[in-house]
Amino acid sequence: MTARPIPEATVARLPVYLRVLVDLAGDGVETVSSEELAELAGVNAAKVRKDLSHLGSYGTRGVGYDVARLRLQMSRALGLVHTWPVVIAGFGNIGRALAKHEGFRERGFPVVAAFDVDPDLVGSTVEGVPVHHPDELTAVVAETGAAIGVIATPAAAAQQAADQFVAAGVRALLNFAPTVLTVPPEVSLRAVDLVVELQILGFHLAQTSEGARRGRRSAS
Amino acid sequence: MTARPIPEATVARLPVYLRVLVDLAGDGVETVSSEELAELAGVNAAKVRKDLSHLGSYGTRGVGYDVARLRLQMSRALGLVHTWPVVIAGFGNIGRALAKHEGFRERGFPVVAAFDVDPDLVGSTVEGVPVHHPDELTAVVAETGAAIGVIATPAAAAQQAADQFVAAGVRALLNFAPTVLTVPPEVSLRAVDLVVELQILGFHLAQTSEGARRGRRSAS
DNA sequence: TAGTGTGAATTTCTTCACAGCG
DNA sequence: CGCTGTGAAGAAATTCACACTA
Repeated sequence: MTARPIPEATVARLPVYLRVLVDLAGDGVETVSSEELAELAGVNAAKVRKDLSHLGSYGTRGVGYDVARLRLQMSRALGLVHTWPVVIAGFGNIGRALAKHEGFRERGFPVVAAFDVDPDLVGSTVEGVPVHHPDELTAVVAETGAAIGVIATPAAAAQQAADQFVAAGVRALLNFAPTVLTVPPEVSLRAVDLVVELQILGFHLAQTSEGARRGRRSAS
Repeated sequence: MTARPIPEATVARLPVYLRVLVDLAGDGVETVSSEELAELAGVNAAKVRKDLSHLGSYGTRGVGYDVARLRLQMSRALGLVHTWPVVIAGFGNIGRALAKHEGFRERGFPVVAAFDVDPDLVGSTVEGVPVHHPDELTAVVAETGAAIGVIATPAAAAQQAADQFVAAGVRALLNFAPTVLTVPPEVSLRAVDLVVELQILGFHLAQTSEGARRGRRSAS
């Protein structure tokens, strides 16, 4: 009776655990404790155990977790038994960098096509990735069986790209454009906004330098 | 008596509100309600009001928020009264894409230098960004007054880059390398891992296609 | 005995709902 | 009257602490 709903916070950490497990397996390690795994994943041991318990009971009391077994279960949970073809909308600096990025293919996310409005790019092939005009998006998604759409267009074009992906049946989107997208609830959407990340860091810089200038907080 | 500790969850949303406010100001809008702002930022109105209340009382009951005033307060909270110079360690696909990215300079985060071990790159200047050898990191950080370090090296070199940045006095890091970094508590660290993002999407794809295959969950 | 798995306590975040002000 | 600002309720995530077992 595996009552499934794995918490989102846990889901977001599973890929990190998986990466650590792959590294450990590569080093020939056969067993890890929650403590060791926590150290390597940058979290605490209680969280590791709680997270892993959502996948089932794959540990052995007094011993730890079998690396190979846990890795397999984790891969399965993350859907990595499949390969998920990725298509990229917008072939500017970021889109191109992603297309060239080897890590994606290696980890089961081959970039199979890209789209751009630039006539100089359309029809060309960059690092094995063919660049199409956005008009062909629906057809190319169908042909390639693309599962994930990456949006790397300018902000002004991002919602339209998202709409096209959704209309073409893509149910997972990764948005790099600096704008909020609206998609139907059955579509998974994640956003990576580089300027937002820098501004969050800026907030902390401002806080601490302000604190330094003005003196420490009052002790309670 | 402004008891400051703004919740992290709120801090992460402030940049999104700011972007919306800048857009609104550009459109000549002078006032927004929490409802409108919520719609544009992709959250709900109660959250907007609670978030903004942490900055102070900058709204007018019955009317809404003054766009210009709120924008100013938000910029101040995010430390955007300063410009924060950025340096990039690792000048591969991602590092280069970041260096070329116009949005950073425009929004107060000029990329002032990059580092790479590749002898063909060292000494060159790409899009106005000089590329140095990592040995010069401390000196260049001091000269440029860099406030934020971006790590775009291979995973194996990332911790060393982080250590060098920290030793040079950089107190904010943005890590793109697929590995967990350890830094002292006074250093702010954020991580962007593209493969992790794809794997999270993969999880949801696996869930929903599994659900579709196996039928709906039991009600109750 | 060492370390998992998990209820319970705690903290953090979100949402509700409404008093109060312009 | 309309909308903010906020206590209070609720939900989610984290952490504690320990019974249990390989």
